Amino acid sequence: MHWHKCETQKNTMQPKEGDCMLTSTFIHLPRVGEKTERRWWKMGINSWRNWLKAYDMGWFAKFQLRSKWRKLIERSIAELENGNASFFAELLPRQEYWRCYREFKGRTVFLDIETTGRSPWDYITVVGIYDGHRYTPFVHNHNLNKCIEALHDKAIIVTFYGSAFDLPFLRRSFPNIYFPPIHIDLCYLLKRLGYKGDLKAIERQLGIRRDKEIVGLSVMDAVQLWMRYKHGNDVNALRLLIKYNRADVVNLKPLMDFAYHEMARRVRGVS
DNA sequence: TACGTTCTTCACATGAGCGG
DNA sequence: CCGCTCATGTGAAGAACGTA
Repeated sequence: MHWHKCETQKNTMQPKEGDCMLTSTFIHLPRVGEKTERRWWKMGINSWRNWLKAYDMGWFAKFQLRSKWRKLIERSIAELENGNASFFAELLPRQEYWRCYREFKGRTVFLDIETTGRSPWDYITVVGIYDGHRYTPFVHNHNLNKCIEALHDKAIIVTFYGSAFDLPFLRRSFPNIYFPPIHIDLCYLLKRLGYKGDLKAIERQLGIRRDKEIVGLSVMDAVQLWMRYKHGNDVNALRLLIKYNRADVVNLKPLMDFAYHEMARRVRGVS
């Protein structure tokens, strides 16, 4: 019962703030759900390697599934090392994809699109992609289809309401587009944390600021900007539209960071 | 071994809400 | 306003665990 103290410095047994959620995740094992996972955490089993140690000490001797679990945990360690996000995408329930965020942060993209509207005949005007360091706009009739390459080899894609809007729209425009295996839709993640409303409303609630130039810009204004560029050759309108899109995309990152920590806190229980 | 309990999983229906 | 998803709730089934 004291082996866990060798592994971690403190006697707090549950995964701590700052721990990586994915490597302390067990709900991707068969017949392991929220309850079982939490029970293991309480016993001090707060990482895959910890679990294997417990296994070697005969901790799970009475469980029929122990060898299946062991294989999957060893596999999890290997697949994470190989950066195989699909492995986790297949085994984790969708609403738990957020757990992968920290481990795959280096291969995460934030995405938001602008269109001429929401009807079937409307089309994409701008795809904005932010990789955590650099923002890149892809513009209709310029470099729009290059956005496909920007997604190549990424592990996680983060959007706001993208599962209902951005991704279906993109797939309609580019039937062969590749999407990273793990899609985190902040709209639903934040709603579980009690934050609902559109992106701008949530930004305000969390104190995320926008540039003066675009702070008053509404969605309809964004559609208008494209029209001013397309039919009036107004390059400044396009510039402003891109600036608007940039704000949308870049702000997804602090929101994701926030949601990750809040979800981690919640899932560990109030301790 | 036998039986009761706990937990996960699946299916289905309902309702909600945000995207331009 | 429409379309598209996801969350939530309920219930049932069954696997696995605990207990005696």
